[in-house]
Amino acid sequence: MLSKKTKYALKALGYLASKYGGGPVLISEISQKKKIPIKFLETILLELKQANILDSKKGKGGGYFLALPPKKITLASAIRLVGGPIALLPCVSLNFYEKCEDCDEASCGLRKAMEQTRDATLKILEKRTVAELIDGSDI
Amino acid sequence: MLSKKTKYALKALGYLASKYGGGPVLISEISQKKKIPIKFLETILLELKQANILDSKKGKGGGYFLALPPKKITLASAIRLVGGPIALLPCVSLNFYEKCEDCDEASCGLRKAMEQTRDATLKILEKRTVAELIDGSDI
DNA sequence: CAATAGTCTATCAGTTGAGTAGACTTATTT
DNA sequence: AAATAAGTCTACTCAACTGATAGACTATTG
Repeated sequence: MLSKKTKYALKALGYLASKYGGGPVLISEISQKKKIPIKFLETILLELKQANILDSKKGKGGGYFLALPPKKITLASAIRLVGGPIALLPCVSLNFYEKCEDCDEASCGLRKAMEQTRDATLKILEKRTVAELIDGSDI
Repeated sequence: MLSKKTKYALKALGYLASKYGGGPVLISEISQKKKIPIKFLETILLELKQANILDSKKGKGGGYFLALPPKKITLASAIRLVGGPIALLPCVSLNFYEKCEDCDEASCGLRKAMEQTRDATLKILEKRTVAELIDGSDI
């Protein structure tokens, strides 16, 4: 399961994607349109900015906007940034790997099944981008 | 990510699969061989028994054993039982569906992507069984 | 009956997730 | 330069969940 934070992040990215090229978008606007608690949204957007997915402008006429074209931001990268691992177990995670202390990784049957699952999931998430999160878009 | 509980459950099932047909297996044996805290394991095995995946025998010579042949127990069903949803969002979960109150499900781009991910994951998890969790088994 | 082994209830500490508050900084407009 | 709009940052709260433990109870076997 994705955390609510991750879900909110993806929704916000989808909204910003729909406004791409139109200048900065207010936090409050994203909050209202996507029904995300504004203070929570602040922290999420900030995190995405620090990861260079978003950029912002302060002061009057300011707001947030995508730092890259929507099609350049995959769902996999967005989820990893705010939500952590995509794999079902740390021992098969590509980006958040942790050694499994209670099994022999070479022979562990569970590991093999989880690796296959991870690959199938990634195949989808690395192909999809935030451009496809725009409501009503055809995938 | 799967919870530790789910991981333990799968490991225990794998071990029981490897002993299938050989009579009851002690909780303490599973605990030692799979390095699972015994009291925690107790609760997990009980839960699996109440779901009719396992059966048990009390008293001397007792223990736990699979109630079905290993190949009849899919990973998807085992995970659902102890770990809950497999889908990344409740609004695309087949078995733990919850309506998404902050989007229009018909047009939600996020939903479409998550549905595809779910299907890809399920395709693997519904094909794999606990028979393949036996260490060293070929998948 | 005694020993063995699963069953059940209750509890607990620690972590994480969701959300809030408020002060601070930067930029624009007038 | 002052006023204001808007993002940035730190810190905190509160509830829920996770992982784990203790101990009493029940059933079975010999």
